[in-house]
Amino acid sequence: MNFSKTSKYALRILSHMAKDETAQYSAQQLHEDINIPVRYLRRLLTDLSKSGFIKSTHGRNGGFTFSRSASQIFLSEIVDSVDGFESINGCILGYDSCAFDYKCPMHVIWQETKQKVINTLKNTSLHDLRKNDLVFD
Amino acid sequence: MNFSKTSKYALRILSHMAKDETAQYSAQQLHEDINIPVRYLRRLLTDLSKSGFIKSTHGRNGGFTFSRSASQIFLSEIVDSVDGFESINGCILGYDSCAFDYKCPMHVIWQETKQKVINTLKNTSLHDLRKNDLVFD
DNA sequence: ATAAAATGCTACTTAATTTTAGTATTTCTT
DNA sequence: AAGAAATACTAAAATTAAGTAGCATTTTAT
Repeated sequence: MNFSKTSKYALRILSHMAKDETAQYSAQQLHEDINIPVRYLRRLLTDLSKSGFIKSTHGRNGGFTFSRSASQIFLSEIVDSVDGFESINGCILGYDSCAFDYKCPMHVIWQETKQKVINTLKNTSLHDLRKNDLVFD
Repeated sequence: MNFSKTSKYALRILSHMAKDETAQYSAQQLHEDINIPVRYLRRLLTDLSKSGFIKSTHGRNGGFTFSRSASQIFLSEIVDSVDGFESINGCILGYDSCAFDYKCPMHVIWQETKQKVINTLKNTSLHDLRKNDLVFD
């Protein structure tokens, strides 16, 4: 169970962008909106472009827009693309063999909880988040 | 949502010790049993002693034993003592203000899932794990 | 007594993650 | 054509996390 800071950033970026799904955002603008160091943010935006969530347009009035509908981007995909799905799905005690051997003492107990996490991430799209974004500024 | 490697180690150590709850384990022995670098393991064991989960006896036949019953040590306490409870309970997007302002877009959606994780950790003792430790060696 | 086998303390080193910097390229505006 | 405002690429610096080393101390066995 492990979300890196970078994953959190990615989720923050994209969930923010989802508020106005068709708008174009520049790195500078996003930096002012959410609180992520601007140079690192830029790198992440490039990564998210490469991963196919957003696309960039270059040049003066450039920026980033979604490359597919926010209702079709699920949180699990985002975490997967940054940290890898193993970060969520892997053994909670860090044993490599656990997944196929069911060896670890926490395997049975953790299974259901883990599944709940995975399901939430798999079933929640960026569009779904927007509905719940009541008072964020 | 963030379990550090060190937290995983701590869980591994203690869940392994819980298999024979009254036994005494040396760092060397534990190192051979579970796969954690021996010097780091020793440091963690000292930390876990200070946190009150186990107690150490010095000298030649020394080692570590539980300082309270494994049925009274809950996984949440272990994670809390190593990474801090915030690592589990904190905002999934990393916003500081989320907890009291309910500001973050994922707050509502994540709430229930997070609670499931917390409940599992809070309700599972090291003794409970033992029951589920079917084939681990 | 002395050596062996254990923990405890403190500092150091390495590795991974996060952040910053510099420079190139693209595109629009004027 | 030139400058402004954007992204892209690569390298480096800073920070944090993980792992290692040395030496001191404690206890037991011989």
